[in-house]
Amino acid sequence: MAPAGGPEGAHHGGAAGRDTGPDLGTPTLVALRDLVTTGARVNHVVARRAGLSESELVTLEHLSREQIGPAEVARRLEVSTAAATGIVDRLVARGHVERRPHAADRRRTELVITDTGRGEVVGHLLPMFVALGRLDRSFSAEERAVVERYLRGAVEAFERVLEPGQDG
Amino acid sequence: MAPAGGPEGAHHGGAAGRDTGPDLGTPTLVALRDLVTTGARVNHVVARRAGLSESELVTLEHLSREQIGPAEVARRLEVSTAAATGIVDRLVARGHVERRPHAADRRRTELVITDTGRGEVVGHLLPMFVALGRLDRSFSAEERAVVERYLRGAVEAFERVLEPGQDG
DNA sequence: GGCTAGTTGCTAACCAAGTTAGCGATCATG
DNA sequence: CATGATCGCTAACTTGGTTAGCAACTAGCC
Repeated sequence: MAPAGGPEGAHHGGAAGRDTGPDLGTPTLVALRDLVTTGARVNHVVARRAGLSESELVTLEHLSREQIGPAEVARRLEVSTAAATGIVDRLVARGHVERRPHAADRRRTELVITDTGRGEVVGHLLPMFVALGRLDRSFSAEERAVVERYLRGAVEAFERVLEPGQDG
Repeated sequence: MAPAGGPEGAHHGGAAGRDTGPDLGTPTLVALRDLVTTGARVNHVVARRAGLSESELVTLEHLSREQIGPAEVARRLEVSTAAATGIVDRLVARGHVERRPHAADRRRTELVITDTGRGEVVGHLLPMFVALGRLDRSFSAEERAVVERYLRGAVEAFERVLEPGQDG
């Protein structure tokens, strides 16, 4: 695209400004950052559009793929179990989720996403899903292998920060 | 630590379960989703570790790259200007940002990130930056071109959802 | 069997961070 | 120099998180 002069409004070239160490100004890394930023914004916007909090939306996304209970919700969203209770309460109140007693373990509550809950997630995101599917298919198997390797590496890089004992 | 069973993640094959339309189970798309999810978690965790809200952290990230004021912060974070005022208040209180009158436009306030503010961002994320830089360099120019094309396409797909008038 | 430790999901009390509404100061335009 | 838009703020309120603590339950150990 444009090797010299980015699309940004303000001045700040790739290698200009402060030196934070490694070069984060390569086109791929910039695209990576844009992706994560845009992904976060999608969550934010879709949640508001659906009349849900971000936590509720993300919970619905998890429930649309897996069977998890409130405690696992708390772990995935990295919130307290008390907060998870509130999230589930609100989802139940809106009819997006149902609570059911767990058959084998009577401490647990099973959470079942309803059709309206699933519709809320899929409905708003469908145009994105379609575009992503089309994008993915437009790449060859070899190209996808390269992309996957990059993405997996990036996830691993992200996880560097998540590991405990990182603070010191 | 957990004698009563680990994570409850249930089975779910790539193409199993409901049919939401396009096939989102390809390795690349799964990796893409993991990336966005992990990216969001990084924000969440780093913010908490730094004693900041997510909004404050994201604001610092923006300020570490560009000169923007409270109104622009509100736009980028998609929050009200009143919320942006609060965000800046808190950042100023912690010494991460300074308010300065704008020279040319006396309605505006310039926000200047301090060294401690910059350190808060960079410090926690440095291991990630290093890993990302190393990852990026481990790919050839041709490979990076492929990856960039994929990432840009994905951002575009995300934006399908952000465009206004998407609701009805 | 019975004890003990760990997990699950909830309530209660509190607090952080967002919202809408509205205002004064300032800038840009015709 | 009036009109309208923008910027940044305050005030009052609501939402959604936190910590603390509890009863029910399961699993491991003697």
